[in-house]
Amino acid sequence: MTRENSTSQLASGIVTLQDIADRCGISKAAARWAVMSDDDTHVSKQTRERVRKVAKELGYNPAANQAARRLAYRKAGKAPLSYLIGLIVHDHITANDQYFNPLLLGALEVLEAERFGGMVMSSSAFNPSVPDVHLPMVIEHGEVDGAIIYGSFSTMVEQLRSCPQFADRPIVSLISPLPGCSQVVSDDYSGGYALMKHLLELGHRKIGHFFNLAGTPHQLRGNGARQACLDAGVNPDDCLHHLDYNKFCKTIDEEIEIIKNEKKITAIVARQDLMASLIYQALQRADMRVPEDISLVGYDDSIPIVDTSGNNFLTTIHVPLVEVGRQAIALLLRHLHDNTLPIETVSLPVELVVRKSTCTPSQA
Amino acid sequence: MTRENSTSQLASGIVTLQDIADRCGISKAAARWAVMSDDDTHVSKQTRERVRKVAKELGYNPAANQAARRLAYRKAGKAPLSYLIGLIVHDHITANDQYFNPLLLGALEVLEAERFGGMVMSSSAFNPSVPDVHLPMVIEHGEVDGAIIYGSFSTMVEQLRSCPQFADRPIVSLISPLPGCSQVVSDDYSGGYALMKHLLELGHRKIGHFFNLAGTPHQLRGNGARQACLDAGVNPDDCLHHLDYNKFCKTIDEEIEIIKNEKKITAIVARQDLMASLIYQALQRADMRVPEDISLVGYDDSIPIVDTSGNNFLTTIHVPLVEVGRQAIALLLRHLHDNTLPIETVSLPVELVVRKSTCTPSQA
DNA sequence: ATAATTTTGTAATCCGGTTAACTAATATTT
DNA sequence: AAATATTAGTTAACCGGATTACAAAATTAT
Repeated sequence: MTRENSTSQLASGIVTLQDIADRCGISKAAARWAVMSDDDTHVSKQTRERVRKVAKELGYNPAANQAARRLAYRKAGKAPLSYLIGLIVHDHITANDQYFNPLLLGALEVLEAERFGGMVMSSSAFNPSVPDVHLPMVIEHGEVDGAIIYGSFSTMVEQLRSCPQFADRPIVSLISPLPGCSQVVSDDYSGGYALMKHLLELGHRKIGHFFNLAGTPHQLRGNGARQACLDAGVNPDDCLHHLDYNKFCKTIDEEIEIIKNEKKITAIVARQDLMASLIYQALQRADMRVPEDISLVGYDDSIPIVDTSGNNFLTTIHVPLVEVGRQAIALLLRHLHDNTLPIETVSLPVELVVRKSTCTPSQA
Repeated sequence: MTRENSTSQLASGIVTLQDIADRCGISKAAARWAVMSDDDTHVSKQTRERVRKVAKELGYNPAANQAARRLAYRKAGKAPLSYLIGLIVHDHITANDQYFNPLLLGALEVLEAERFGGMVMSSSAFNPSVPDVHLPMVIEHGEVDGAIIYGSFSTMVEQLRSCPQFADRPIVSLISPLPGCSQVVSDDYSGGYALMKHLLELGHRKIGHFFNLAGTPHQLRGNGARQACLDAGVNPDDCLHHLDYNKFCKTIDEEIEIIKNEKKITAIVARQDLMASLIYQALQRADMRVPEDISLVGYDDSIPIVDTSGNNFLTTIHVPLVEVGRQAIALLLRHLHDNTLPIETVSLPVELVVRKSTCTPSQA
């Protein structure tokens, strides 16, 4: 009942459609229809079931022969899913960034849940200063189904689009928006709003902040903060004091000294928790207690800052980074499953986490 | 002078050997010999050069057609390089680990320099608690040329070895050794030695440390430290005091209180800079000045700890993490270029970085 | 000058999956 | 009952590169 050439099993260790066909006494094409397609009219129900059973027994894995599959698809001008996703990250960011790991973690989690193959990170995108930035081969040759970009330049998008093999594949940018891409961001406006609302409700009216720095996220936060002032009937220009301390570890103590002497500012809003940590240390050095002498608010909830009792005590805005990573992959997969899906922005809600670094201002 | 079917150029956007052959008026096989092999006798010098010129003009990229290549190679039981490397990382570690990013950075740097395609990270290795740990498809199916493992279990190696398609590929483990793999580590013994030598030379004779924790690196550091004592004529058992504080943010202040009251220990050696940072904060809370009241030493030089003047002031052992990442890829590539290369351990030298957190003990 | 050998190249087949084209039944329609 | 449509398959021809077997031309040997 079987064909004559039943060899391949040992040759490469890979089970092929021909192996299945041989075992079932049918043709390769029939075997394929039975195993690979659900709604085709090319094979009977009994045969389908029989063949699938054999396929399972033999351990046939359709993805195992990507090579043959890709080659065959080429004729039709199509490309099968590779189950690989490109991950493009700027090296500045990888070097010392608290966001990267949680983002990665979330992304990998969903990738795993969806039984996707993996993520290709490449070094090639890591030197945007070099004029001849070459993309990783796998990406350039379209051997990834799409890409996630974190913290890279917009030129990277153009470059991706200029690869004939990749051009029309979906791209999702994380945290910072990129032109012409779907994106997953956190709701910075609401973050700024919530944070300021909290401080205003506590009674603070002179608040030092680091919002007005370059970059969209901070502008959004600033806008949110101003709106919170307006909604509370407070003039934002009177209330918000931009602290122009810019370079870490250089004049922060002087900045704090001024605040201490002027006795006007009763709360400080840091740009990130990491910055809050540095500010906290400077405040300690200046003998200013948090929150008794001054309130301190972070942003991102990325690192713990412990107080005397060993507890994480920083009031901050929690940015759901792991969730951003998750949603980014989810969004990319949605694009893969439906290539008519338009560019989309997913903005994830942030959460005010009130801990012990904020209280009502001491001087009335 | 050309053949009849010169179609493919537009069909897929990929330049094939046939395209080149057509343009040169020769056969596909001749084109391949001309372009792909150097020492073969199947083609004349003139033809070779002519064909290569055309290939370059047309932009033929032999790696572009991985699919066809892999498929063809299968007949010979061989596999061409995919120019992809698997990166297997344990999720515990990715979640909050200062080592991961620099390691990644170094690895990607060399990958880029060697014009390798990229690195496949996958989620699949991220749940070792799950009994049915499945490896990423790309790795399982041998579509990576080798793998780098960081912080994973030894069962992962067994699992990799049990994939017929991957079994004999090289694996390099980072930082922590793994059985049967080449590895790139930092010289923990020397690190422990150098650090202790420094403290002993300053005059410290009662030193609190966190060495005796589980795991080879710390044992090595402890051994180095003990040897430094012996070489200085000091009894290590008298000198080294194991601090059994174990859980962060719970009893660290108590531990410090004891040290403060007993007035015996004059220096503390932390397990990592991160821990040193927590200890430093606890010391500040306990009104103990560093280094006047007590010296503090970190390990790994991974995070800055700033003093009142804003400078990174922690004396520590610099672990060349970026270099570990670089060397790991370099070692893996060596294995790929020479598959007779035996398993190898590369131990990178560490460096004592003396900053301001150590000085001679105050009480004589 | 002829045979033997090397150089230079062609033709054909395979890798494994996909798919169009075709055949032989069986089922349905008129 | 005959014509038509559907079902259940089979064959064969790709995809592009690797490789072996073979052929023609050029070189060398005898």
